[in-house]
Amino acid sequence: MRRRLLDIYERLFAAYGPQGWWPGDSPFEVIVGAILTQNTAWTNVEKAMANLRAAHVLTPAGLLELTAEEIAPLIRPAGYFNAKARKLRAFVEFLAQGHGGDLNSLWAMETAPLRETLLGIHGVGPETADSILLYAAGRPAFVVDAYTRRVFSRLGLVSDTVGYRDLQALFVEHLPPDVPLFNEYHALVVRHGKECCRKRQPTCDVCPLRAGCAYTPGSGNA
DNA sequence: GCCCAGGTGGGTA
DNA sequence: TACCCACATGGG
Repeated sequence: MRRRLLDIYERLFAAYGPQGWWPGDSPFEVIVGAILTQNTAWTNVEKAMANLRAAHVLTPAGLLELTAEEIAPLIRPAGYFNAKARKLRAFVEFLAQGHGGDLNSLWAMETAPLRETLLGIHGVGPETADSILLYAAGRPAFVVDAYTRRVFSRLGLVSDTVGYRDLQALFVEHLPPDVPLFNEYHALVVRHGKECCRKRQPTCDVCPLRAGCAYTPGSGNA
């Protein structure tokens, strides 16, 4: 399985090249982006991030000065703006109260308890927590998402109803805990999901994974 | 007009 | 525990 997963990685890298994730200028911006991109296209997130930056509140202290009601209109383009405004507030409140508003204090934690701590924050679920661990904290946490589930279920490696932890285990149990590898692998899977392995992809003819992809249109294995 | 997008939390059986 | 649903804008 290790060889299979690395082969898939190599094919995706050959097809798409390095993806340069995460698109964020600082660890805090990565965290904000991770919350704003929940079930949302990244292009919409960029607009919301630009609004926060223009308002000079794309910092822990900056967001802490605003109420959720004040944050909401700034992040409107990202969708679910009322819910996400509360999530951003929850994160900066947690950071202020538990870590003096300093991410470096948070990063002092070991990875496992850090993940549990992140999961305890309103609005941070498993994917967001792992995205923060990998792309903001530089920990070897493998991030899986809807694209990962679709791509790897079509390859026949997991069920299309596989849960987060079981899907993540496929990678964690067979790959070395290598941060640059985990970073690029997840980014490439997302890129592949957008380019080729879409929900209603009519054929897999141009798929760089086609030799190992069991997907056929209408077969119910989407 | 319809489908989709780098999920999560809360309510109900 | 396991579903089901609300949350919402913008691009193809």
